[in-house]
Amino acid sequence: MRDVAREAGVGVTTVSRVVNNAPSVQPEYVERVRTAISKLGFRRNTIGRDLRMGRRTATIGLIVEDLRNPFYSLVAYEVEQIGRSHDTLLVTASSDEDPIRERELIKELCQRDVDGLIIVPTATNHAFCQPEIDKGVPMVFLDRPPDGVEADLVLLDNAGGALAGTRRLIEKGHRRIGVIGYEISVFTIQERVRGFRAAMAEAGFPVDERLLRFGSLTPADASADVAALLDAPQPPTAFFCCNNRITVGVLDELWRRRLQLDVAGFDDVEFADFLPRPVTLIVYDIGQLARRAAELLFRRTRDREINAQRIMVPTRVITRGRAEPYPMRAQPGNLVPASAGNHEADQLNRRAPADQDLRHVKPH
Amino acid sequence: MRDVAREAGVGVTTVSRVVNNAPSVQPEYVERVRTAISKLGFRRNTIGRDLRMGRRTATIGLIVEDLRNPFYSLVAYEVEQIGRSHDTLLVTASSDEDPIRERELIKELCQRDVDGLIIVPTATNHAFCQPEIDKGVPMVFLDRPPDGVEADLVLLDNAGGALAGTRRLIEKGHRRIGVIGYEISVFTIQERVRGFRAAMAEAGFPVDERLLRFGSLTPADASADVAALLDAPQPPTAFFCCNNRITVGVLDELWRRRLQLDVAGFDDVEFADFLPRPVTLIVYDIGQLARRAAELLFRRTRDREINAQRIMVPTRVITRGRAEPYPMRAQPGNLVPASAGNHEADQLNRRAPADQDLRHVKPH
DNA sequence: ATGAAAGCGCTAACAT
DNA sequence: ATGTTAGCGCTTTCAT
Repeated sequence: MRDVAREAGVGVTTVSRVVNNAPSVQPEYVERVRTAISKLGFRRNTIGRDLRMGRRTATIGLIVEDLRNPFYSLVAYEVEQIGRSHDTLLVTASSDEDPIRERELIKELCQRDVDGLIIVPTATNHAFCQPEIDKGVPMVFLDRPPDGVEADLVLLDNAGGALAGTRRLIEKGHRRIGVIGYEISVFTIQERVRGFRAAMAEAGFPVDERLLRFGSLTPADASADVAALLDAPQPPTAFFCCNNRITVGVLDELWRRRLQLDVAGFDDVEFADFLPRPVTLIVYDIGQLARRAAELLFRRTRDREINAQRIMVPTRVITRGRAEPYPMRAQPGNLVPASAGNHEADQLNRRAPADQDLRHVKPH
Repeated sequence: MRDVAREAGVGVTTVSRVVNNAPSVQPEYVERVRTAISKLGFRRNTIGRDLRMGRRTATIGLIVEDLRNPFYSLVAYEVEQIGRSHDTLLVTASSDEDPIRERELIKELCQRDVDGLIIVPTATNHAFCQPEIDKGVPMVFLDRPPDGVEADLVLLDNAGGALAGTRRLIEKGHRRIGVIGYEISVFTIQERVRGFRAAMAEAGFPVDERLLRFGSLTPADASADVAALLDAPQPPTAFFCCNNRITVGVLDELWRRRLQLDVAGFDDVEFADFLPRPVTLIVYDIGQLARRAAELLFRRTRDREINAQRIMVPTRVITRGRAEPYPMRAQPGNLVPASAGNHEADQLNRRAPADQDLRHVKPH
């Protein structure tokens, strides 16, 4: 900057003013400084600026479990978009579900004076965040409530969604419904099970506790749970799945057994339109979830005194999946003519499969 | 820091030394400083540090088209992992395929003195990057070559993969193969088509140019292309799809027409194990692609003098998809007993469907 | 309207 | 081994 000042024959203050488009600088000087800047290839150094200006690094941090999870990458995308309109860059970091790493990341980002933090909490206690919040780093928690800290929070309506999804199964005549449920210690799963129970209670059906299975993490685990329930006496006639991986595993086991039971599952399943039969899904707008969180964060950036907010994002129940099976494979050149298929189903499936959900899967 | 020094009754240098775990400080002083630090809740400010230390913000930037695309979110994840082992955070930004935004992002990140940049280029000319590179900001380009700049580059073996995939179709007896191809101006697509042509030439088959269709961006577009080719005289007996969205659209149109043609497609299709018939896919290790890029970047961080590298990541041809159709939906409670199905196919499908590809789709 | 000088929080010579 | 001091690049009083 001194170099530019010397080159332009002015003081550094004037250079600074030009760089920041200050109102009152002689047009002639502006010109001279501009030339010097481009001649020397000068760019205002953000670090020096940040240091001098105190808080305001024009950066926010996002801590998720695993950025590869489409749920979180969509969140990251949306947060970055909102950030863009505030001239703010986004640091993304995956905690890998490791509370220690999560804590280190939060500390590291606070140390770097980020303007704010959006956190999908993994740790069970976040009291260590309180001093940072008090020191003025806004934090918004997403999807799961933190423990031991007073901060903004944006959640999905897990219980409401599960309630509505279970109602669908009940309307179809089911009253013995299996629940396959991932890790019951996870907040979202607890809420979803709560919603399931509410629907059953509402219908006046007892919940057979033997039909609830937890602890399955992978689709393969879920398949095994389904197998166990079906092989026991008085098997369920439908399944409620607590998340999309579970849904996948459940559908797979049913396919293997050629069983045509009804299934409802929380979360969208990306390829649901390719599923060989209809499935009830409890879906929601992840973008909205992320946007609410980011907006809350930036609002707090401006006004630190507002009370901690708690926002709930609604869910929706939909049905997806093919209505009809697909023919077997044939030899090359063996053209099978368009059959007199179910044209109504064709119409239903006319829109490009998974068009909505693959809209982000742009090629590269 | 001065406060800490005063509190501990030492000089600021000593505090700095303690904070940085310098070897030679009296244990007693270390203790005193530590106490003062925790009493005052002091955290070393990274901005001041960065400013003093000159280049080295312990941050790298990643610019992609769209972070929602699983391809890019996987890249981001891997880059962050490598960064972690270098104590470096990651700023992710989506260019949204807008060259102007891409340019702004690159400038902004350079201005912030990032230690390096990994870029999936969207713009057609990157000459504007050269000054920054010369000023010492390492850049690695990913997946597509930049124009007008000498920099490190990591690419997929697009042509080789397309060659191998097309060979599979040829081995199955096809010689009239339709090519559905996205935007032909995109580098990767050109390479893939080049591979396709190489395979045809190798087999001594002519390429009927009427069977090549470009310009389709969505699955729905691809479906329309397939329809047009099939409705024309001398339709193709198989399809080569230039990317996964195209593959989805092609399969969908074939399903609609009950046509059992062979299909080969570039890129993995996440839900391929649920596809109702086998499909040939040209797949690759995105993680490897990202890791090579990140490693190259950090290597250059250390030694700026090495020549620009060009790395090619290999592809693999696989077959995925169900071997058998799924039964129709039934009424609730209407339990269909396990039929005498194709047990061999069952075995093939025994592993949880899409287990490999959904491994990142962890619930939340 | 412009420039000189102070100082943001930190580290690194240098002196002790 | 420890403290004093200068200065990283910038913005901002405060004179002029």
